[in-house]
Amino acid sequence: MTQREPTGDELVELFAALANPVRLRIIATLRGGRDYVSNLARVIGVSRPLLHMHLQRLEAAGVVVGSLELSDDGKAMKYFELADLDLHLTPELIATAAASLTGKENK
Amino acid sequence: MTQREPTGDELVELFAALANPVRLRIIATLRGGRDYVSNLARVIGVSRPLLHMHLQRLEAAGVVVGSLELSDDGKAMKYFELADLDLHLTPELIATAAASLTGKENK
DNA sequence: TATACATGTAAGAAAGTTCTTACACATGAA
DNA sequence: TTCATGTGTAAGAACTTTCTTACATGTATA
Repeated sequence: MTQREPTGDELVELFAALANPVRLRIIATLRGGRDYVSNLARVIGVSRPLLHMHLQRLEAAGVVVGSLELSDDGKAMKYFELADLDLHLTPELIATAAASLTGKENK
Repeated sequence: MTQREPTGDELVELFAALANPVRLRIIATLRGGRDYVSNLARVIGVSRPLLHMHLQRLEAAGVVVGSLELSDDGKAMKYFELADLDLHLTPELIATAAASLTGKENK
């Protein structure tokens, strides 16, 4: 999402992923380092299932990356960290991306 | 939306405004110059009431600016043009904005 | 007057988003 | 075994977004 120019569909998904206060807080929190789902939920102050859903949305958009790991005491822990995100947002970028919008078969 | 750093609430509104294929097409089209509602609807291929709604959303987010004018033959024409939009989108920007999220009284 | 063009808005259907509650499973320690 | 911790997911309510259709207003021209 940061390297090559995003397609129109990717850009819509990225903006949709970022258009939510809880998800912006997740990103802000993850700037302090990777964290796992239950702890993130506590820190941010939302329920774990809700946070799980928000993380899925962010991961689908390529904003965060998750990896399931086993802790020393054998628990399955899903850690999330920020992916690269560095986009120069201008009308030019949008116009380029818009040219590749499919707008049909998308869901 | 391009000059000062956006607040968290403004950023959510901006992303929400951009998270739609029709609205990306509107922005792409307006790069070619200002245009009025009925003509934009024809060019983009959506109904005029629908386009009207999308333009309202873009204007509320500060992405476009509209001005009602009288044409030579006396018709009321509402012209829209792009506002400045130049944002370096990074986790840092998001983290800064997230700190100002209200998350309460906002609808 | 009727047509063509412009504006705005309101009602309602359909679909998507957000959130809670509840369930299921697994491991380690008391 | 029971409790505390972690994982995931499914059902349903409440709300928002998207879109169509229909109505109402106006001016200029045929």
